[in-house]
Formats: sequence, structure tokens, C-alpha cells
Amino acid sequence: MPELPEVETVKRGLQPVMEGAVIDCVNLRRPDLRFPFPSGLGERMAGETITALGRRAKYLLISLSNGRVAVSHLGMSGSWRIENVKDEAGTLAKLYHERAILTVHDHIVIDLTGRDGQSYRVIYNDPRRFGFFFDEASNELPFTKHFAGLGVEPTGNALTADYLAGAFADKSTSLKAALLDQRIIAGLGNIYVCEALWRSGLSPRRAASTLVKKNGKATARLQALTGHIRDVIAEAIEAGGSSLRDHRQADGSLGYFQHNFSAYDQADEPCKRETCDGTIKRIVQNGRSTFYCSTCQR
DNA sequence: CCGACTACCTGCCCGC
DNA sequence: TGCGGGCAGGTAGTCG
Repeated sequence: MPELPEVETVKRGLQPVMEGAVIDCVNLRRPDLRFPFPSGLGERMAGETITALGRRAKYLLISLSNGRVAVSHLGMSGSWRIENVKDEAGTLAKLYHERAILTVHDHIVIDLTGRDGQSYRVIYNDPRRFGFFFDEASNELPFTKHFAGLGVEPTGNALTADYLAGAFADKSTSLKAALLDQRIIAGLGNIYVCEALWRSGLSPRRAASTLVKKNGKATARLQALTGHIRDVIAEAIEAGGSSLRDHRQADGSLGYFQHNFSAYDQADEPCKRETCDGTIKRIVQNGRSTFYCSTCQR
């Protein structure tokens, strides 16, 4: 589920509890997710204060007072939730402990003492275990293999039509694949690429280079696409993340962007563009589903 | 170097 | 009702 807007939503949901909190203990309930947890990870985190939560691309960043950062990637099915938020007596946390409310897919449990002095429990759940969790010295993180090659954020000023023109100029690969490439734009996933292309009236099958003029400048259509990428991501964050099926915000409420999908998961539905009488199709590109209208997306 | 493909893992949904 | 097949938000590794 988790594309950039969902990770941003998770971050915002966790911030009130986690920022400024002291980590009492970290329980890694299995040795790995997609990769083995680094040796000593839980011990390094215990006793530290969380100085800030951040996000880069689809990674959640938990900055610690010892100069390290714990990094969480949600993979396809990861989520974070907060338990025992209202613990006024200071005893509820213990009760939850004893009741063993954890399920088999609750892989990471972080017990905290918040700035308000109350006890909190933050839990990472991930049925498919495609997520990552590791730590790194914060000044080293940008140079690690996961971060070194990441492209620009779609939320900031670095995403411009000129930047994309440079990245797409010699790309004969499909627009769909180019937009999913985290080395170009970091944070887009299958849903928002489909949505941005639908808004732009661009076929996901078109070669990326066809949006660049011979002089290397962006075409008007690439300029429009750039704006739609920024818009769709901003709207999804505003809506609290999309969430297919069961994706929930950290406070347990559902994101509702999914009600706004124009193309993604709309196979056989009529195209929602007012001037179009086409039907959304599902095709497979690079082994992944693409949803688009071949009538108005050219 | 790049692009295409596969593997990783569980759960859900559909058709038989 | 049970079972098999296909599919799911992502990314790292491999291969050509």
C-alpha cells in the first residue's frame, strides 16, 4: 500500500507520540523482515530519545539522540500503530503487556515514555514481511545503498519539468516504468503513477523520451504531467493517504483517497473524464498492473 | 552502465 | 465448503 503519501501519513500520525519520547525497550519478535535486522539494533535504540520523525521517499526516519537514525520501509503490507494512547494512570501499558494483544504479524514493538510522561507502545505489523528496518549513523545514511541513488521528492521544488526532461531525454522505456523508477522520482508507486498519467491524458505505454523536445526541453505535455504528479501526491497526503483495502492511519482511521481513484483498480469501469466515452483497461507492464484509458490517454 | 525479469511472503478473492 | 490460481501498495538481485 504504502507509497509516499501513506508513509507521510504514518509519520504525521506517529509524531505526536514519538517525537521527544524516550525509548524504554525495543522488542524484535523475529530475526528479520525482508532482510535480517542488524545485530544489536534494539539495544542501540533503547534508552535513546527520539529527536524527530522524518521521511525520505517511502522511508520513515526515526532520528535518535545518539546521532543514529532508525529506518523503516513498509514494503507492500507494513503498517505502524499506536496502542494504549490514553494511559493516565500509568498502569494500562502493563495490562496490555499481560494480555498479549500482539498478533503473529506484529514484528516490532517499541515501548516509549512520551513527553507527557505516559507510556506508549508503537507496533509494526507486516504480514508479507517485505518491509525493512535497520539503523545507521545519520550522517552516513545518504550514502548507503538504499538512499544513495534516490531521485527527487515529488513534493518539493526539485521536481520540475526541466529535471524530468533531462531524466527522460534518452529513455526509450515506457512512461510508466520511468515514473516508477525511484532513481528519477523517489516515492511514486503504482497507484499514483496511474493516477498522474490519467490526469495528464498520457499513455503509460508511450516512450518517456517522447515528452522531450529535440533541444532537450520539456514539452507542454511533460510540463502538465509534472504538475499532475505534484497535485496528485499533495491531494493524497491531504486526504490522509490512500490505503487500499485495509491500510489504516496510525490512529486507526482509514485513509480515504481510494474513493478518488480515477484509473487505478478501475478495470472495465467507464472512464471518468467528462469528454471521454472510453473504458479503463488493465494491462501488465514490467510485471505490474497498469490501469488506463486507451481512448483519452495517448 | 541500463532495462527486464524474478524472488521474496501472506492473505484474499474468485471460479470450479 | 474446499482448493487452486491469480493478484496485491515495493525493491534487491540477477542476467543479458
